[in-house]
Amino acid sequence: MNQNLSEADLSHLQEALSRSGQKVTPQRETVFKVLLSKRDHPSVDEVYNRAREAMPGLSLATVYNCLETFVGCGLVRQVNHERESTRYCPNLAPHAHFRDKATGRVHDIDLPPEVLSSLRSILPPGFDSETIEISFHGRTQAKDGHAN
Amino acid sequence: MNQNLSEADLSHLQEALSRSGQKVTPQRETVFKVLLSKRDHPSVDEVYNRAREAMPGLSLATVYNCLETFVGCGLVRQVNHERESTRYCPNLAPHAHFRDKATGRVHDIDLPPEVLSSLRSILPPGFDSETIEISFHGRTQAKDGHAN
DNA sequence: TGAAAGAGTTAGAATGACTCTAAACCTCAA
DNA sequence: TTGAGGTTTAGAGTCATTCTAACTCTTTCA
Repeated sequence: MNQNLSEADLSHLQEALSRSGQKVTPQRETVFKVLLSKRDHPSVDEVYNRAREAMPGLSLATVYNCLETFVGCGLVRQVNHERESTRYCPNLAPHAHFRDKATGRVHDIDLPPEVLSSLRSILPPGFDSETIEISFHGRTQAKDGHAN
Repeated sequence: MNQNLSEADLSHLQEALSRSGQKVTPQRETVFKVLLSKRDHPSVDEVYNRAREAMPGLSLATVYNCLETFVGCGLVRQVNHERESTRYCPNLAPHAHFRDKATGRVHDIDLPPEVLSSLRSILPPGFDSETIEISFHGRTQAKDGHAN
């Protein structure tokens, strides 16, 4: 979390923002960096706390604003589980989420195209889906500590 | 919404409650009846308003309690979409939900066993899923008015 | 009978995750 | 150098849900 955004990530941010007529600001850079540097589906509060290490004056409202902006221009996805607080995920590849009952951690589960299309095929005619959210809830016997 | 629960529905309620050591009460009967009589995924507030027609003194807290009880003993499912208020669904067959962007209505989408199992198959070893939630979000060109 | 226990219900207060508001801040362009 | 518009900020407001503590009802068993 100490080094800056890479050239590539910065221009990714830059490009997505300007596509919707918005600017790169220090706050947005900081929040984006937080999301990329630990991909563990943080809540707004977690993003806020991590981001303030690098930018102490940052306000919670701004974190909400930044994240909403990123969702709006397709840079990150929201992840909701029941009525818990919203989490954020910079993984844009099609994937499902698995929420561990015991730890509360959210893991990305890769979603192969054929499963995605078999899922789409269950929709009756007249139903046009723009987004699909798939979430599993259960337990893991994970041996490693990384949370994805 | 004027007639009582059928024998079959009442004994279904009865049995599910007693399985977890709980009792049938007039409030629980009323709330359960509301859920069965219009299967349109009502929110707590909607259940509350409908139920008070039959039982004016019923409190909102009790509606929350009843619904929580029903979820706990497997009589109904919760349906969440983003951070909107929780909705309730007495359809226990495996199904996905489709939320209409324009109307906010939630439709049940039947989930064939082979799709369900292909979905389960994407979980890596060590991930034991107890529940799966699938929700589509998009638009419908529905010709009929019923909300399911 | 009737006292105590325990489940269920109730109104209203409390919580917490956002969401809004209005003022301040910046940057760029005329 | 004025001001227009996007951005940030602190704090107030909202709203679904949860909690609390009193009350009611039924059951138990003394």
